[in-house]
Amino acid sequence: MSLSDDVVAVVRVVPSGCVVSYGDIAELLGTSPRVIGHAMATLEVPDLPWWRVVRADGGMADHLIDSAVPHWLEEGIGFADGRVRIRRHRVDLAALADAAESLLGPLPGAGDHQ
DNA sequence: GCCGTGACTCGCA
DNA sequence: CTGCGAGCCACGG
Repeated sequence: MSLSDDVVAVVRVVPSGCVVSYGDIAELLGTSPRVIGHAMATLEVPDLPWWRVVRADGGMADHLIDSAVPHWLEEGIGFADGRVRIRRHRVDLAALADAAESLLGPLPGAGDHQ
């Protein structure tokens, strides 16, 4: 198990038609956004809905937009000018944390205070 | 064990 | 709105 595996688990619990930012996932896992990016770039997970993970501004790496757009259309995720309307489709962070905790156990950045 | 890389983020001009 | 710079951390070589 690696942090990357946790990233996969979190991405998997993002509902269809919703998106989440790298920073959000990073916060749930108690790490930095770069780690999420590195994990996503490195891991090979065929069934991973990676297009639901976007940058904080709703944009995404240029070489991926072309592949992501069809998925956004398929899931009804609104976007314009290569950027999804993240403000509209961003999944609730608390709900995401709750779902992730069910699979991974207590998360560093989740409801567990202290 | 050090170094570079990466699908990032934020602040400032 | 755009662009630049620095911070950030895990992983492979």
